[in-house]
Amino acid sequence: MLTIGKLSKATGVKIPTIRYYEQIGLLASPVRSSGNQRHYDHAAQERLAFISHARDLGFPLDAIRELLSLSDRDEHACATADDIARRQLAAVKARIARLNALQVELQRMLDHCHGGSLSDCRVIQVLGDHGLCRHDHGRAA
Amino acid sequence: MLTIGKLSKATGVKIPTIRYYEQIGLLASPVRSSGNQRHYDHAAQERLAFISHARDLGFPLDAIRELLSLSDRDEHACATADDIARRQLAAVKARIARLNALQVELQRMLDHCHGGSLSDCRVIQVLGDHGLCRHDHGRAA
DNA sequence: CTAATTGCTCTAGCAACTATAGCTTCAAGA
DNA sequence: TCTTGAAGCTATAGTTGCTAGAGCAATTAG
Repeated sequence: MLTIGKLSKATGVKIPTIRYYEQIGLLASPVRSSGNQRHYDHAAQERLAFISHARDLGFPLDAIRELLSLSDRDEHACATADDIARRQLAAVKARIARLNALQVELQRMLDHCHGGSLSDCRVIQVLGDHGLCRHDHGRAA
Repeated sequence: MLTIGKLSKATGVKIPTIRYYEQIGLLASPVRSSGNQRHYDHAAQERLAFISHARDLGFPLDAIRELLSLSDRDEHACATADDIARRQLAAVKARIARLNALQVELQRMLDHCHGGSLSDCRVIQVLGDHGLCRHDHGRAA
């Protein structure tokens, strides 16, 4: 049995975050000691590790909630999990594409900045006039 | 002079967002009509376009506030703007690197998922055990 | 036994908006 | 001129995923 502090150290999830997960129903309320302190078993630690790992991979809490609920009904669970992961991968890919476009734009902007006063500043100019951009970074994605 | 709706259409910034920018002091309070409606001039439109464009490039509102305030004192403004943009570029690069690692991990997870029941599901397995990952996607960056 | 540490609950705050409710004003047609 | 529908107004609350702080109670090490 672990206290919340031990659990936090074991999983790398901060204490308020663990309590937050309990609050939103992602983690079951654990048993309490006589002095009202939370005590966690091994299953809770595994579940929290799962959550933490999925969060690291960028899964939103709702997706994680769904993944966890799959444990109940085993039928076609893998296909569903696969689908959730696939969507997450698509979202990551889209973000990468968008960030790559932004990176190019920012670099281009910086390459033409050579100090001087504000009126000559390429950074300010580019930000003020979308027409100076090579890409359609906004609006899409 | 533009109403808020026209300004919204002209810049692509949603009406509540425009009011929000005014509320947080990023956009000056415009003149009001006799019936208390906002009316914007061309300068306001340019300022909003600047904000919108910088947001598209991922600049946080605080950085934009700083960029806008540079207009006041012209001295060394470009160097400051350059610095802000440079930081933004570094942040974008870091996010790309992290997302690339996540993408690889998610793809690897999906490549080994072949349907079946939950107990065989690679997606669930990988999420449950960080040791199955090739990269240290979490904790860093 | 006492002091330091850890734990508890509750509230508020962060970014950057978005949505809702309930109202007023404006513009155009009959 | 009246009316109707669109557009505008304020104010509050919700979103996501936490984090920080206040003010206590419980536990543990020396």
